[in-house]
Amino acid sequence: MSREQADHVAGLMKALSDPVRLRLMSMIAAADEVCVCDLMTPFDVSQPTISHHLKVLKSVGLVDSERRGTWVYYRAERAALEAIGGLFSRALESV
Amino acid sequence: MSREQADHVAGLMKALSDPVRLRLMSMIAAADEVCVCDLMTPFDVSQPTISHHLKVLKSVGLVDSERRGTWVYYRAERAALEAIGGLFSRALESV
DNA sequence: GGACTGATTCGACATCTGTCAATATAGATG
DNA sequence: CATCTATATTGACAGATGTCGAATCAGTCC
Repeated sequence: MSREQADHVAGLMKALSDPVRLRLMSMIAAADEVCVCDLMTPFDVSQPTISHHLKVLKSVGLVDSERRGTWVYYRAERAALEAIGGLFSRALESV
Repeated sequence: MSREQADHVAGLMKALSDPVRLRLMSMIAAADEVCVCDLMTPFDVSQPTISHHLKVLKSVGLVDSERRGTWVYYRAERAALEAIGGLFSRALESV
């Protein structure tokens, strides 16, 4: 694994290294799309904190968002998730 | 994904969220076992730092170590790596 | 336009993290 | 036992991170 690739993958891992973000990612990946309003109730943290975590996930390309009227909907970037999966299925050996 | 599971998986992600640790993990996973002495040369960080990172990987069960004489050898815990791979191949949906 | 709701951004703060130099430990070898 | 090499531990410190309250932005509806 090259230095550059390590930097990139480590960034993805870091984005998923927080329990709240991991559960957010899980919830988003489990559905086609999720409204932010539905992502707040299951957590004990404030609404700005959720927003912050979503921004982190988006900044590394794990999710994307779209505003429709008053609400904002988040979708999972399947390709990114599957890329990670493939990496670990090959046990991090190659690439 | 349950709260407890999120905590556990997030711990694994955090262990892999540093570029140095990720490359260490990659090097260890690519071989049967690796001597610590061979894990230091490719990096620009000090020996105690490598030791620290190896300890982190070990603390979450991603690697195991064994001392033989003067040298210490690290091995990858394949099961842990494959568990992560499976998680992402299912796109974090279930479990 | 004004009020209201949903979501993001800002500023601050306590905690965590990666790093190093210095020190300590484990084993081998003279 | 003294010394040397290979790892690990300790202590310290700058920088990053998660969190919140307050303020701000975006849209809707009257």
